[in-house]
Amino acid sequence: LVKERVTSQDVADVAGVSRTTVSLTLNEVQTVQISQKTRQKVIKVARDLGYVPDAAAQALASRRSRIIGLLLTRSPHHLISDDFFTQIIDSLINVIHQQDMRLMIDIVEPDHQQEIYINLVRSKKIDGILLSGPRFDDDALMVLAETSFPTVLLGQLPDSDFCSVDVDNFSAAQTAVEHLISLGHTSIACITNTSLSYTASKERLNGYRSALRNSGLKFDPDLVAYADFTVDSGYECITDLISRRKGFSAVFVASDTVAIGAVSGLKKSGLKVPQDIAVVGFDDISYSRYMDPPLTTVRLPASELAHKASEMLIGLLKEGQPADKHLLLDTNLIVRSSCGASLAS
Amino acid sequence: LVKERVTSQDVADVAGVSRTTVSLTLNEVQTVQISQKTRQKVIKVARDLGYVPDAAAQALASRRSRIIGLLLTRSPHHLISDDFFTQIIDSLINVIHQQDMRLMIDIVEPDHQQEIYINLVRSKKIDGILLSGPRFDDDALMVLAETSFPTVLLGQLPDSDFCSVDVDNFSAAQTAVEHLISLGHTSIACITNTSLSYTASKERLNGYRSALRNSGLKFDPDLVAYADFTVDSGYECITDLISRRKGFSAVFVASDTVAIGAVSGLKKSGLKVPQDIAVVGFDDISYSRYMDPPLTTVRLPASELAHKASEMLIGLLKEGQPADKHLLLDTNLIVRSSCGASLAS
DNA sequence: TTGTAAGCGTTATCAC
DNA sequence: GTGATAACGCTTACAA
Repeated sequence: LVKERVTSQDVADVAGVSRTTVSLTLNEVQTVQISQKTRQKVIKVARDLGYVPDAAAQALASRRSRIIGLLLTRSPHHLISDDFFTQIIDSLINVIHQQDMRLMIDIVEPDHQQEIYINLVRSKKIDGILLSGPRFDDDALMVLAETSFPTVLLGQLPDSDFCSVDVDNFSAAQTAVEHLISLGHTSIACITNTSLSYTASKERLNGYRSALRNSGLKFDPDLVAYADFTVDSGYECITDLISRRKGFSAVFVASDTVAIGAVSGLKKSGLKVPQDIAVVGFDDISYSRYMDPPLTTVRLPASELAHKASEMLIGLLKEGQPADKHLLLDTNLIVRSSCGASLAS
Repeated sequence: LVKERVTSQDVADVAGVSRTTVSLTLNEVQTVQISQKTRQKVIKVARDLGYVPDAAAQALASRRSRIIGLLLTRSPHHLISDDFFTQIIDSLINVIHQQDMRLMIDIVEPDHQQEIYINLVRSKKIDGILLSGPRFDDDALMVLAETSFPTVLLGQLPDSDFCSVDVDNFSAAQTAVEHLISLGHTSIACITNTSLSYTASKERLNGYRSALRNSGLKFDPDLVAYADFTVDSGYECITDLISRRKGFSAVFVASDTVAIGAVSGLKKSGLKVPQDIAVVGFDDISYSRYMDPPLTTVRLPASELAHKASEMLIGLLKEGQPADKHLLLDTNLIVRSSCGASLAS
C-alpha cells in the first residue's frame, strides 16, 4: 500500500510520456487536448501503479490546498454541542468530497482568535473558511473581512460583507412566541440559548421581544435568563426564573438542549408541562420528539444549512462570486404537546 | 493580513542571515546551536514581518503535513452522533494544537473505505490516523494494518496490531446488567447501540450475556433488539420487544441516545419506568440525568479517551512507539432512578 | 555557529 | 498534442 512512493515521474516513464502530460491528463485540464490514446494510457498506468499525487507538492505548485477549514466558536467551557453539529459535519463532508477536497476543523478560542485566522490564512493551509456561530465580539473576524479571504458564515454578522447562510432567527423566534401568545399566554419567560455575543442568540431574543411588543405585552427583563448551550444551564436558568416569583405561564427556550434541562427543572419544582407551564424550544434536535412531553419547537434545517454554505464557499473558490451572497433558509414550527391546549379552552 | 506573502527569504534578508538560519531558529532545531543574538533577531523580524511558513512547502520538504486525520465510521444513514462526539473533537483538538498540528475529519464510507485510507496515506495529506468506531467488516483496515502507518483506534479491533484506546465495554455492560440482576430482575431485555459489526456493540452484548450466564439466567435471542445509534431506532426496538410479549421487567440499552427513544416507547405503551420496566443505559450523555426518570447508565470518559488516543498517536509519530500500545480506561455505573428499587422490597 | 546547495513532487509557461 | 524547464517555499545534509 505504501511501500514505495510512486511519483508522476514514474507514471510518465512507464507510460512513455512526460510529467507534463501526466499532470495535464489526470487533472483533466480543459484548455489542452490530449489524444484519446495517450490519455487512456496514462490513466491506466496511473491506476496500475496506484499513483496518488503528493498533496503537499500539489498544494505548493498549484497554490491550493484543497482543504476547507471549518471554524467552530467555543463557548466558555466547551464546544457548542447539539446533535446536529454532527449533521453539519456530515453534510459538509459530502459536498466537499465531491470536489475532491477535505475538511479541517479548528476551534476559535475567544482569547487568541486573531492568531488562528492569520495562521490559517497565511500558511495557506486552507483554501476557504466556513465559520460557524459568528459572534459580535470577534475582533479578528473584522480583520479577516478585510483580507477578502474566501469565507462563508454559518450564521450572520450584520454590517459585515461576509457571505452567509442562515435561518431567520428573528422571525422564527417571533413565530414560536406568537404561538404561545395565541394559546392565551400573557406572561412568557425566555431562556436564551447562549450569550448574546452570538448573533443567533441575540436575534432569537429580539424575536421574542418583538412578538411580545406586537401583542401589546410588556417586556420584563426579569423574565429572561441566559443559558450557555448546555442542558445544565437550562436547569439552572429555569430554577432561577422560578425563584424570581414572577408567575409566568409559559417559557420560550431558544435551544432544545437547554429546554431539556429547563423541563427537568420545572418538573423538579413540581410544575407540570404543559398544564402549569407551556414550553417551546428551538432547533428540533432528534431528542425533542421523544421528550416527555414531546417538545414543540422550531425546526432548523441543519443539513441544508451546511449543504448550502459549503456550496456557496465552493462557488466562491471557483467562480470568485457565489450566486447569492446571503441565503436565508426556512424554519418551521413543529407543534407537539409541550404547549398544551389554549388556556381559554 | 495577507497582502504580500512573506517568505523565509524575506525574513532572512531583513535579519541579515540565510534562510537556513531562519529555518533552524524558528523550528528550534536542537542539534544545532544558534547564538542568542541571531536567534532573537530572527524571531523578532519574523514576528514583525508577520511571517507564517507556507504549510505546503513545509510539508513537501519535511515530509510531514502536521495534520492528524480523524476517521469516522458512518452508520447506514448518518454519522454516529451523541453529544460526546463533540467532546471527543474538542479534546482532540486541544492536544493536537499543542503540537502545532491540525485536525482533519473524514468519513469512512462502508462501500469505498479502501479508497479513502489509501488516498489519505499515499497523498501524505496526514501524518497519522485516529480511527473512531472500528468495525469487524472493515477490510481496508486490514490493508492499513500492514502498512505500519501511524494509527490509533478509538475503540478496539481484536487480533489486530493497532494501537488502541478504549473502555472495557464487555465488563462495563456486564456490571450494568448485574445491577439489574441485583435488583431482582430475572427477565432482562437488551437493545444494542448498533449493528454488531461495530466491535464496541458486540462487546456490550457479550457483557450482557455474560452477566446473565453468571447468574444462571438463560439468554433469549427474542429479548434482544438491534438499534442503529438513533433515538428513533430505540423507540422502534422497544416497541418491537414489547410486541413479542416475552414479559421482561428490565431492559439494558447499550446507548443513552437509544435509551431515550426506548423510554419514550415504554411510556407510549403505558409502561412506567421504573415501576413496570427498569432501564439502564450506556454512555452517560449530558441529557441522561435530566431525563424523566433520570437514567441509570455507564459513564464513558469521552474526553479522556480522546485525550489519551491523541497523545498515543503523537507518541507514535515522535518516538515511533507509544508507552503502551493498548489502553483501557475505567467506566463507572451511575445509579439514578430509572431502575427503581429492588423488586424484593 | 552559519551559509551553500540540493532536493521535495507537483503545476504552469512556453516552445516545438 | 506533447515536452522541456522553471517556479513553488521550505528543510536539511554538507561545507565552511
